[in-house]
Amino acid sequence: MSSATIKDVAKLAGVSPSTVSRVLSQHPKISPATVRKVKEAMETLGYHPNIMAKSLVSKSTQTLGLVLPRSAEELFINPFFSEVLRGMLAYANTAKYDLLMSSAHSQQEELEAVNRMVMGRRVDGIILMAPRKSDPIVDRLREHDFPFVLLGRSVDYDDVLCVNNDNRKAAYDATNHLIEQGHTRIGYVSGPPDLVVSEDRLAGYREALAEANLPCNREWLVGTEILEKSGFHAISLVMNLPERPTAFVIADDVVAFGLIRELYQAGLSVPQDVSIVSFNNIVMSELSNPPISTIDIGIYHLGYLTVQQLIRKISGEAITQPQITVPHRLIVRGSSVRSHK
Amino acid sequence: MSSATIKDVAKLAGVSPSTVSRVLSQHPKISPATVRKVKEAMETLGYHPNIMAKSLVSKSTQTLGLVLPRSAEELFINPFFSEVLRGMLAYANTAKYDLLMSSAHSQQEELEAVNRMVMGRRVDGIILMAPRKSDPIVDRLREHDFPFVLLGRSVDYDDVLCVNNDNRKAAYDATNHLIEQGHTRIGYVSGPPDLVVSEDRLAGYREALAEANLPCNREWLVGTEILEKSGFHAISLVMNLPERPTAFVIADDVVAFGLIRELYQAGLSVPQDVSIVSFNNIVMSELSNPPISTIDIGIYHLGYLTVQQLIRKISGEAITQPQITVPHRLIVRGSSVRSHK
DNA sequence: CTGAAAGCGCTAACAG
DNA sequence: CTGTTAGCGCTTTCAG
Repeated sequence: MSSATIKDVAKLAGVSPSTVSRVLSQHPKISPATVRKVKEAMETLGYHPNIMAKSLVSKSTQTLGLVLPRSAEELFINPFFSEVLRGMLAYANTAKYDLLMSSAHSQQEELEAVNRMVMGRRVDGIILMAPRKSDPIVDRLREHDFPFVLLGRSVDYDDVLCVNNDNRKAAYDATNHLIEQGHTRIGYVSGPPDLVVSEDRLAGYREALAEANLPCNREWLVGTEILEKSGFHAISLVMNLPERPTAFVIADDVVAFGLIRELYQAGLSVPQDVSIVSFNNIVMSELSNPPISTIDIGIYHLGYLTVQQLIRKISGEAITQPQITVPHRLIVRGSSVRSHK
Repeated sequence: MSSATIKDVAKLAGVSPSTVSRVLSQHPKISPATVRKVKEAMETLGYHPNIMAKSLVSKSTQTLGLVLPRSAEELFINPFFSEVLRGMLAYANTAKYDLLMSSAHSQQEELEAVNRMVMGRRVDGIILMAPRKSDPIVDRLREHDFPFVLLGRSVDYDDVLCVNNDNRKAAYDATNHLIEQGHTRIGYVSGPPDLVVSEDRLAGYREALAEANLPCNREWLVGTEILEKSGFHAISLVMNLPERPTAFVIADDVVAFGLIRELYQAGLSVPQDVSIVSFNNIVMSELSNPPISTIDIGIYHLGYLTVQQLIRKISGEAITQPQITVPHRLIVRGSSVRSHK
């Protein structure tokens, strides 16, 4: 049962263990004859290198750590996560890296998880998702000079690797689209408050309004509690204002789904009564009724590039551009254009 | 930089390495005094055990492998995956296990991934998702007597661990709900054809119809191509039949979203013209317009129990019940009940 | 209760 | 081109 070791292979092939090790690591100066002999022996023994032993000496694990934020609950609900993970795995796979995931329910656990992974030399690098305004883990990793990359941007340092969208510009574009459609009263439904991305998007929204000399009524700003399953519906408050918005920029497709439903229940339909543009372009936003206009932020690409950057860093490649911005584009669908029937 | 080893701690604490190791593994017979000394030393040195070294000798990695099926692309689009992963991580976390993910694009890569993980002694057990009719990996793992668990059921063996729903019964219940609402012409939209779950659900649908002496028209069976973004819309074919269905059982919530949209574009509305019941109860099914009636299969729970079973197996606990069935329940929402306005 | 010694499976100089 | 010799950092008998 217990698999064959490098010694067994060496014995069978009639060579020394180091020779076997050499063919394993494709060492250049090995005679083709021995290579064949050794490979045969490996074959017949069904040999597979013990990765633990290997990485104990080589100090490399070919593994990347993904620590899920303490808001994992929220995050997971969102198809954004699976899509970004898909991108990460895709690149990791091509580079022969695996992903080690660990979730944490508290700040405490989060730190412990990072410690286990980093100090335990279990991973070669760490991916941090959705950074908060000032993340102690970032500080920590930075001090230790351990390779890591941020999916999002760092507000504190500009030398840390990160992959991000221009969220300010994206929100600006989304808002402008609504303005171009003739809307003058445009509301905003925000995402989780302490996330950097939420702030950036809100800023872009404000900027677009200011530039167009449009009012930015505080009463038109809605928190994410709109998705809450409780009886309280924040949106009806907004829609019952004397001067109610005719359009909304929404920080997340999933929230847009909820909003459309809420509006519908309040007797308002999209886009006839209210236009909507949101963010992410998750697959289902196209399947919504009406289909949701949204900013495609290239989720898959975000994940892909995040891992690419990290692996570059690990391999010691020179990184010309620590901060990568994935381009976004507006996808106009039914939720923001009145049909001309 | 390079972290402290057990030796450094030993030196600082004035004991031998083995003693340090013993306090690490909570060995019973250690004097409280030395325990304190050692712990202090660990503290001041910022010591963290090297997991690779540890597992090299202990032959345990505290890691579970998750090999993503080659249809990962499809799978990932579906929020089902993130929810099940959430459940897996939740239990893994409590048991101090991490999850190692690896994706594969081909059958070949899939096997390689399993090999790397299993033979490389990188994981203590493997989770297999969405098994196909006869999966060579299952055979392999079974022969090697390596701990693994199936999320789904095995058609070939009944001694392998698996966690599943009673999908036949679930589809039966869904169909019956429609029958109770007075429908007599009920169609079915299926999932990926070669998956065991797809088959089970189709069987349950057929059974319910048969029992109620209702026709099971072949023309009312739609493949998943309905979600295809191409111009071709399978559903219009069905809805243009002289005897068209007044209700559909749909194998997956995401597909239901697409269907509702298609129907809407064809001028038909849900539930007025067509009633719908689907499967999974992903979070967004409640946010749909109309909200989707669906069978809650306890996705989170599935993931949670899958990992629990696997860890039990790994720990050598006696497993009284190799096959676990997670209960399902019908959630009736707007898509299957005409409102009485 | 604690230390010394051996070794998990692999790699990496250093000699041939 | 290949074998020998030392470890990587930790656990685990076996003696005290």
